[in-house]
Amino acid sequence: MILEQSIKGKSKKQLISEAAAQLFRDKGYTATSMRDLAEKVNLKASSLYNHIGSKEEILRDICFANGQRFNEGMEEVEQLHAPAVEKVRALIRLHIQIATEDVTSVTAFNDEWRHLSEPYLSDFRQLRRNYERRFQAIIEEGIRNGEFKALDPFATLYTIFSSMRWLYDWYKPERKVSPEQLYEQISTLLMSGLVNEK
Amino acid sequence: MILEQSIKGKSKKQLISEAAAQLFRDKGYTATSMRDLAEKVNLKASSLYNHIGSKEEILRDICFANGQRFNEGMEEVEQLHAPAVEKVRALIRLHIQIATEDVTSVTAFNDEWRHLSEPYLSDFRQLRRNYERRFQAIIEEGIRNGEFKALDPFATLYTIFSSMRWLYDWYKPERKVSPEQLYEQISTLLMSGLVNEK
DNA sequence: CCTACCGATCGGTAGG
DNA sequence: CCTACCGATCGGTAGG
Repeated sequence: MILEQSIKGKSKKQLISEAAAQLFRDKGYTATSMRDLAEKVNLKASSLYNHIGSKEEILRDICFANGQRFNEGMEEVEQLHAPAVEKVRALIRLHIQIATEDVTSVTAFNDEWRHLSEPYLSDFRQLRRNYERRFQAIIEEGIRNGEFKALDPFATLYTIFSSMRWLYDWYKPERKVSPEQLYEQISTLLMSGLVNEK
Repeated sequence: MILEQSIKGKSKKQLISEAAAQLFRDKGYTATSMRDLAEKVNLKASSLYNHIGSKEEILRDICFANGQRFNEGMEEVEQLHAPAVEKVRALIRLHIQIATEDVTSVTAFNDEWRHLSEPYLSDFRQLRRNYERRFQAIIEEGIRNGEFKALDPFATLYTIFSSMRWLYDWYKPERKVSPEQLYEQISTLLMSGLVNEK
């Protein structure tokens, strides 16, 4: 069985989770039925439960797995011995990398986490708040030492954060745009602004 | 009856629509039941149908009303005899104004339009594409005449667009932040960038 | 992995 | 505006 998995590369559970992420992205978590999902993996709805515990468990796995990806990226960035501007650039790169690497999963994570029930909802919110605080601390560091303009750190955090959300709706692997090209465009806009200096 | 409405200021239909927008924002369109909505306006579910045609009709009204607000704003901006940079600033102000004026309605519009059925879904997409194209044309104008950096117009459009989406999640009238303060922060970041020029 | 089926809930209608 | 109710569909279980 382990052999079989390692040949195919993916367990049935993983296949179900990936199909679910696609449906969650297309129709939303609530509008996705277990029968939709079953059909997508050529199973009857009841058979899904041999591989997963519940519909919400799938969502939970997606949300926390992506939360962890962001937090691991943050960890690395924090350890950089570099100016705040380089750290923020690295975080922009991180967001784009995650978005383009596994866009369906990250979209479900981003848009559907509110359908988590307690206590997972609170756990998730805490995870997210933690990430945001660390991001904001880097922005504040840059403002303090004069690298950044003296903008409101919270508004700046959220504007940067949000500014890449369109990738979740728009990006498909078929679009032959490299993460690096996107990074170039987005980081220039956010760091230097749209307007040409005279 | 007309008198009664003009004293209260709002028709029952409007009250239902506003309650629905709040629920759509909190739980999403699909997860909002007509029984939830009925309870919120102190009615039985069946009685809602004396004021509205269907659940989707409510969503439809919200989506197209907000679409119109954006398009009317765009109309005004296009008629400005001003450099592209002023037009983009005016559009940023427009997005912030709409977001803070009626945040529940605009959030439902933004997040739930995909639950529209045909032919409304196609109509909506066209309305939106039209708005985006006009926004992009202004960006291209600014690039052409050297006001803006030579970034990719599409990526620029979407990054600016997206960058204000956090207001839909975060903003509440109770937060005593003025649209003008938000405009100051966001437009500075997008137009001039986060980094301090030396 | 399937068939058969559960109680709950959905959007909406009939009729008064 | 309500009570009563419709068929459809939901997430999930039993049992093999």
